[in-house]
Amino acid sequence: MERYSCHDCPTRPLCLAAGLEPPMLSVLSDCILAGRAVRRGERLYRAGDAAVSCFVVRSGAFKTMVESGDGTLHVTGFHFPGELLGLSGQVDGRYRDSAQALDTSSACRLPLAELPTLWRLRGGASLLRLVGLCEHQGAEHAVNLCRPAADARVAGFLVSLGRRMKRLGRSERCLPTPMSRTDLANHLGMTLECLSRVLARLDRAGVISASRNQITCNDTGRLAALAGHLDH
Amino acid sequence: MERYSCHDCPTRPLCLAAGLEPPMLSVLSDCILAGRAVRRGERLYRAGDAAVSCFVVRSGAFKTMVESGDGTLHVTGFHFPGELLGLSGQVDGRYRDSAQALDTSSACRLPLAELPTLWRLRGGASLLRLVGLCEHQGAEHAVNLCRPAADARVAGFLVSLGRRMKRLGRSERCLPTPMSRTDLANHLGMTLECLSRVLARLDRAGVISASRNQITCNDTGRLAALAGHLDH
DNA sequence: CGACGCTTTGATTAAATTCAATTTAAGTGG
DNA sequence: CCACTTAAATTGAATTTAATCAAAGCGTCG
Repeated sequence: MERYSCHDCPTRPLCLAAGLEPPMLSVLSDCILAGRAVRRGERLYRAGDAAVSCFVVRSGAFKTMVESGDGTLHVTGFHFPGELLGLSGQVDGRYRDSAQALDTSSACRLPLAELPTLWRLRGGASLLRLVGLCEHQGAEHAVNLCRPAADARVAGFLVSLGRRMKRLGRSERCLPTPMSRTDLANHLGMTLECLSRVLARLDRAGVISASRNQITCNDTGRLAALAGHLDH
Repeated sequence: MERYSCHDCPTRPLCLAAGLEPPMLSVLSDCILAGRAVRRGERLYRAGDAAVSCFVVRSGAFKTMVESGDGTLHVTGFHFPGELLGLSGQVDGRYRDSAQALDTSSACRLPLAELPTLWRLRGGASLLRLVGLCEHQGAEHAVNLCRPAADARVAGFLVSLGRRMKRLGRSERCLPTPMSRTDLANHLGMTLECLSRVLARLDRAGVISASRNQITCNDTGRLAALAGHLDH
């Protein structure tokens, strides 16, 4: 586990470092431990591990999943740079979910022991914003899952993903899908056959262009209309 | 807005006061503002309001909801004593959801300005636990919503609600349902007709006894089997 | 008592799941 | 580099389920 500086981090404006000046930035850097690169399929943490840290994605992408009592696996989320991971361990000190890399990825480790220091950086605002974002995404997803039509759920997910890409300074039309169709369908509460049909339908209608690792949005207007419900 | 003491609070062991001794308890009491009783239908806060506080439910019950772009209303959660409310305001300083009382209820106000003090009480552990619980419930609900069968979603909700009652020291079989069927169906991603049929089915099968404001669980085993997926 | 909102029940329609087969892509080793 | 093997994704047909449309009970409150 090597020390790592926040000064040259590409996701700096999205992370706890947002708005920090060099002296405070060094304080932050001293709290954070850079994780080594995590290869595709490797796990950042596992359900049941002692939750001693939270994580912020630095590059690549992760999926989080929970295993149910009956052995069923459920994909709870996909996580891109600047997003918080590992909050699930705060109830009883053990992670409830597992985080697996979808590509070669990396994440910064925020030891819980350093939280008070991180808190002081900007009066807790940065930390709260990150937690709030995490909670907001979960809530938005829950609303999306309540849509009865599969098309609406897929469209909602794509619109939401587009916003996250925009936040990263990338095009909101160019949506990376490093996850498998099976994972995505699972996350959206439908079978992979159903997801495949929806994507084919939207593709045929000219709304998107779907390929294995990327979905391009050709008509954001119609996609938003299909999603309908997402705020602003 | 009156001052209120934590010493004689019934939900004290579930709140930030958990494990605090009298001297520290007074520090906590000084941070917290007791909300006046909120009558059925009144709102604790509204979407768009400046988010200057979080809340912990003290008595009664609340529902939270978001209004979508197309005017659709979605019920994001139901909240019982000891549960955190109002975290949605942490991204941009304004609440994204509204909280409405389902019965005559009350909630303690945690001004954000006091969070650093609250944090110091027990090294942030109590606060993190409350946030973690909030996030955990959201995640559990999202998993539940992904079940294709309506019966499984209803059963999952009831099992989860039973656990929350148990946490309050009440029977896990006796489930209060102060919300309307419409609200519950909305929350569970189904039509009210569908919910009504599911409840009737479970009632006929002897698994539950459903009445307007309360659902009694007669067979926790079969209910858990229907829910299937919830961890432990 | 009667009006109103909420809930339940019934019949029909539409949609997603399931089961099954095919196509495409990816990874392996000669 | 190409053939081979295996996994992933798509497409098709039948079945099941929930949504929709419509009507009838309940319970509450003026």
